[in-house]
Amino acid sequence: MGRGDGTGRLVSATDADDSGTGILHVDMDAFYVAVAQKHDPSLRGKPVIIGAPESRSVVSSASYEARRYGVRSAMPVGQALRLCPTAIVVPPDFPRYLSASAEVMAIFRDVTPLVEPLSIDEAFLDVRGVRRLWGTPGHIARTLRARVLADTGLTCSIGVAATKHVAKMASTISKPDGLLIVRDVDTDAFLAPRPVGALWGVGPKATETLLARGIRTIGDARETPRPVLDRALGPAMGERVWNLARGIDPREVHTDRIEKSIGHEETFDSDIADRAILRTEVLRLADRVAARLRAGGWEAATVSLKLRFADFTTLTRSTTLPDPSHVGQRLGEAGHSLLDGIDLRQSVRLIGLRAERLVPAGSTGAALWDADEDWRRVDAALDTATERFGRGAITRATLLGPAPGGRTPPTNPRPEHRPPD
DNA sequence: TCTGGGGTCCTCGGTCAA
DNA sequence: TCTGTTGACCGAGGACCC
Repeated sequence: MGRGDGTGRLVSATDADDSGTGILHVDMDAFYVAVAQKHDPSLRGKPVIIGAPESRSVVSSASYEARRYGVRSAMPVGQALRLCPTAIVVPPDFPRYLSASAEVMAIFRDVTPLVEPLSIDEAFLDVRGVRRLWGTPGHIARTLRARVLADTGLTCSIGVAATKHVAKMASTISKPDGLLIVRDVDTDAFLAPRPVGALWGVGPKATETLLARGIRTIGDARETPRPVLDRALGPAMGERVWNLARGIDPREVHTDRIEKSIGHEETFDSDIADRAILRTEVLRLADRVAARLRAGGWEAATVSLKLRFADFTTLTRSTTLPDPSHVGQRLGEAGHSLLDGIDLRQSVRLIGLRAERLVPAGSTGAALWDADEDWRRVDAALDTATERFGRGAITRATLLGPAPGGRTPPTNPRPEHRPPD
């Protein structure tokens, strides 16, 4: 399967067997830091933290030199600097990350069209269909790593396995700058000794719940009866853990992910108690969200407002718009009415606005979608009629008019705004 | 120590209509 | 006419991911 290198990381030998595999998970190493170091080589080999230098910021990414001091992502920058006082704090530069990401994704798509970006710095690749062109999955992974380094100067880690979940776990374990191949037949042995929290979707809360029942490893989860998992985690999560612990993960690599919501949120430098200021912030956020909706060709049917108070309690309120919109003022008005309904007992540290239930702009969403649905019914009825009465005897027009037998034209049973599945 | 920002998915309770 | 059931939708909140 792989060998350790003394750092806890596991990598495959260059001639490792890759039978039964075909899914790659590619994860860039300390991506933001690596891009910053590429732009400013004087940062190389030093403890670097990506994060806003002002108060209330957290670490977005840390170099491996900084991680040796215990610095981790999502840690407050102040705390990170106490752990590693010599760390250099670099403000994030998202346009630069996006451009580097586009470069890397283009390399992936050169190898296979089946690329599913998971975030700005990682992607799944399905290479089962390109063996004749590029070789085995293991060979492709080695070539890809070399090419990403040569073309962009960035290193990445790759997991190769039969499923997305195992490939992702493998890339994590091989980090940094590693490659780990898990043959299909080795999946159980690979999973069993690992902590249950390493499973995709099992975070701190679920881990705590499972530990309380004596389930510490993935192997333990595999031996736990399904009803026990269901009761502990809920049926959806129970089923997922049950499957993933057995290496069952039928998810394909999807290239066509559709956005489901677009939002912005902002933490204030100091908490705000003034409702008028909050209303202004809502409008500002609404404008930003609306601009992104228009850029993406979407309208939102629902607007949701999020407030986080000084004591860190968070609440959300949402409302459905009379008609889907991508106009900042409309989203802002909805945000205002949501804000007006909230009792501001405490000052607010964060405010966010999110556009949800997106429909294609200009379609009025439901109208097009439901018309589609109706036409499908008409066509199905037409097929049946043609079968019974012969071609041309019944047309769309006769079906939609007062039909023979007194049938009424198809009606929309559920008028609502909903994008196609 | 003091907790960002952008997302997805799941659960649960309330409401409404068939 | 009343009551119970079921399914769909909506809104709120929480967990999780990077």
